[in-house]
Amino acid sequence: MRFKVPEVTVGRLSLYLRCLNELEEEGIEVVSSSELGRRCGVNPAQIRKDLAYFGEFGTRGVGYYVKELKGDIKRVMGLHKTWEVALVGLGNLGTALLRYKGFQQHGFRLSVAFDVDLKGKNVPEGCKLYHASEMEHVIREKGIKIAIITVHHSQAQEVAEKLAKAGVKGILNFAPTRIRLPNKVVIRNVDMGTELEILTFYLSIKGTR
Amino acid sequence: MRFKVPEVTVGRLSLYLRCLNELEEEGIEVVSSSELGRRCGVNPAQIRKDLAYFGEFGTRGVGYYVKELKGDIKRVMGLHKTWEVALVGLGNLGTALLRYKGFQQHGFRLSVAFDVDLKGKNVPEGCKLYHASEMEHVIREKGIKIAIITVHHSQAQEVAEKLAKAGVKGILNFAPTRIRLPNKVVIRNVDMGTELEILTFYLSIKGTR
DNA sequence: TATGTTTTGTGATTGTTGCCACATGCTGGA
DNA sequence: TCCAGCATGTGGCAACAATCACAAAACATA
Repeated sequence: MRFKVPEVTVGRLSLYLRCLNELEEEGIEVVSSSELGRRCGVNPAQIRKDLAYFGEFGTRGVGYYVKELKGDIKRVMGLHKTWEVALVGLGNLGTALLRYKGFQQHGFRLSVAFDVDLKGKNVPEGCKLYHASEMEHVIREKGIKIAIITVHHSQAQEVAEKLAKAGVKGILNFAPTRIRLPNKVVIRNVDMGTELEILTFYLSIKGTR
Repeated sequence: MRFKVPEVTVGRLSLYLRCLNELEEEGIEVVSSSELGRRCGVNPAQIRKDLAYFGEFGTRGVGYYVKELKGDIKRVMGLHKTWEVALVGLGNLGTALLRYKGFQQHGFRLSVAFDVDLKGKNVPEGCKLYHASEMEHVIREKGIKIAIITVHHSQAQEVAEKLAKAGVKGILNFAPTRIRLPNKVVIRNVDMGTELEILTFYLSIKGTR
């Protein structure tokens, strides 16, 4: 696990995990790489290669035991425990994410939220709301390692730097800004504008050829 | 423009565009690939290669004229016109996206929204709300080509199929489901659960090595 | 007009990712 | 205990993407 794993592989592991959950719900106990591949649209050899980065989880002539493989992938991805997550920026998107049920299901808990203006902001049960000025202090105190940034474009870089200083090691950034951090913080950018633009690109070339 | 362009290149074009906007705001009229590269964290040769897929936009010994390049990229990506977008599913996320200002700035207009339950749902100025049963009819009528799916996981595939049948050619899917469509519809998946899981993966291996 | 400087556009090279194909090993039945 | 059938794990190759390095072109200056 100490060597290099392609980022695409990590993304696919998450995909396999979701698929395995569905299989489990259907009561299926064993699955082959070809069946799993069919279900999630990935080449079977690809799946086996992806898994091979981390060990041998299958049984030749049989396939993979659903429950077992699920546990293995969870362990590999660090999902055996619950992660506390901080959210910064309670605009439309931030507020929606706080209420989004999907995170809990994945083993994440949005336990603290920050904004510069608390007026009229409220958060669901189990989440505590703080003023942005308390951010570094609270995050350091609670030892939170993951944060979601949903602030305005112009603030994103600054917020990210403060988060890093407070000990955050992974950032999910929804602001349309390529955040640059000097140290070893992992950053994932989710940019909905870009996603739509990629769509229009393909729609346009389709029209012109 | 008729030949194959890597998807990563298209994504970067969008990134360059944003950077060019910033340069323009700062009053900078000419930029070299190295300066642009420094700003958006991309290798200069990479930028030139990306642009070379579509033509020669620079001037040797000078660089790129910001305003001109911006226009060129917009044209290449089909962003010279405004795109009407349909949104399906008015849960937390869908409602937040409707109110999100970023889309307008990118030249998109969320002009229609659908849900199975209209009770208590309201949409901002300029957007019309319909019952899901009217979806195919309205989308076909208006000739809408792009849709955003923010429905529950279990409905996503079905909704996508209906959208495709109504003439939609590009789908931005926020449901945690790998949508499979037979025909030539472009699908982009935005999966926040997966994004967080990728973070925890890198955080975990960092701890164990 | 000639020359030096700068930066593009692109062929060549290196690195990464995806997929095929088959040997290896497990299971179940005779 | 042996053999047939099956699905994994993996070496090798092909496709794709990123980077290097340099010739070609534009500009500034004398």
